[in-house]
Amino acid sequence: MTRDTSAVTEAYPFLPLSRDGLVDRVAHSLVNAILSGAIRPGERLAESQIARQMDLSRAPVREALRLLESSGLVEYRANRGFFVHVISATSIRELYELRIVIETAAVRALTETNPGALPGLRAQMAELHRLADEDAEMMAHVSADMQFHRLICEGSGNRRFLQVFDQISNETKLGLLVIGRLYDDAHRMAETHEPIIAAIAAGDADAAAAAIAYHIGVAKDLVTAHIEAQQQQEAGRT
Amino acid sequence: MTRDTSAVTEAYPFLPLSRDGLVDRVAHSLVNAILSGAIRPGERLAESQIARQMDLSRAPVREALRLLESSGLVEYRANRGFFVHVISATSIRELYELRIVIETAAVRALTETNPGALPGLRAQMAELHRLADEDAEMMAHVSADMQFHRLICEGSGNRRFLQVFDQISNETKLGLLVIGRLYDDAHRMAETHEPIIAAIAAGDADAAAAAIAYHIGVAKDLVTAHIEAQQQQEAGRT
DNA sequence: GTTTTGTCGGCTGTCGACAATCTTCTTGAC
DNA sequence: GTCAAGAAGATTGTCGACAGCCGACAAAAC
Repeated sequence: MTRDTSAVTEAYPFLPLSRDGLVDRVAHSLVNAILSGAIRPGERLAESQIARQMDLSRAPVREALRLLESSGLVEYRANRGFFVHVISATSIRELYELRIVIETAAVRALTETNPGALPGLRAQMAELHRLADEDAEMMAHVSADMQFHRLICEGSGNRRFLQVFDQISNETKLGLLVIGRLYDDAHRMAETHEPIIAAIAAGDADAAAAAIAYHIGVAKDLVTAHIEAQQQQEAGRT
Repeated sequence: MTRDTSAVTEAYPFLPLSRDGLVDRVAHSLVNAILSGAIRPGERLAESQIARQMDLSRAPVREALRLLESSGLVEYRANRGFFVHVISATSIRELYELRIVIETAAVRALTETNPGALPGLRAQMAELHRLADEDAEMMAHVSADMQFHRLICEGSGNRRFLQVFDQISNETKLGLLVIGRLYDDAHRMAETHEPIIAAIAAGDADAAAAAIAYHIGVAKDLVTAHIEAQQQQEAGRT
């Protein structure tokens, strides 16, 4: 073992250097561009153009795009290239229904087997309120909210739940960002997480499952309604 | 639409030429090699070697491998390349728990909203029994079994359920194939699907959910027990 | 004998180029 | 004026090449 970084006696105070390759950096850059709205849904993502702008060859760009494809942010059509995924109301509704199924199971497992996850969840709640105080940007709110739900999946102990959650989280964010603003009062939005935490703290798995199903269900209705309205608006404009 | 293959009047008896690109063909070839056991778990998949053997460049091979990575068949380590995924008992248990969650929700939706899916499920049952009569190969049984469950996800109406199912189906197959043989009597194995169909036919969503959860739960216990035994055996041999 | 250092073969990461394919624009016929 | 066919331009699909990185073994130092 020449490379055991967890060795008890660390000879030198060096942190491991970030080994992120080009592909990861390109992927990050693209995710940011899409989630920030700089690139709009439906828009074409020409690998040659991206490569030229980033001043590198097409190979890493192509791989990064394939990566984004598997997270649902980007769509690939054979011989046509990549396009930013266009979200439909149906697709988002189905996404939220999947989330209900996954997170319900996750919170149940967490409540029954891992109450030690509570402090982390409470801390994330505090972060949500802090952001509300600061009147932070939409993106920050969305990320913090998603992180709360991610902690639940992580705390379930089943890595598959987390894997599915991570796979759809970017798409969820995209859906939220497309509609702009959800709650007028960010504090009230944060508070809707309370019943979940209370049920976990009480050790009541059924109540926790019901609470999170309700919580996500409300979000589902809000988001799909928004998107349906937007789609109708767009259809009318055409 | 210059390419409507479903045209009513077919002028010539030509089958549509497979428009699958190189990448898809390479991916298929690799999946077969892995699921047939020709390449063992843990083995290295050197893109250069594969490319040489298939007589093409590394680019399509690399893309195919990235594709397999997202379906969990293959693992990627930076600067080291691709390796066939090694399945652990824990990982398989978590996989089956995810399947229970997804398919329970799917069968519930199917029962409540899409009883029209029943004939297809019954046909697939018949196929299972036919294979049992013919004493077919393990791989054929496994595929037919998975197809039954896929039909349930498909019939749920939620494309996300199907998406998740497809993503993990290859890994599930790999797990089943690694252990060799499961049931001594293939007919009995086929029959364990009966209660699910009966519940759907009766329109009882709760019963259908319970039936499929039980069905998958049994498989989970069998498979994890097998794999645990195998792992212990291997550990002892070292 | 054990640990560190140097070397080597093989593989991945990235590149630029060419061929195949699609899209768009133009042209021409009706 | 509309539609179809063809040409031009741009983009993807695939390729072969080269530099950098990795793991393994050999050599050297202690």
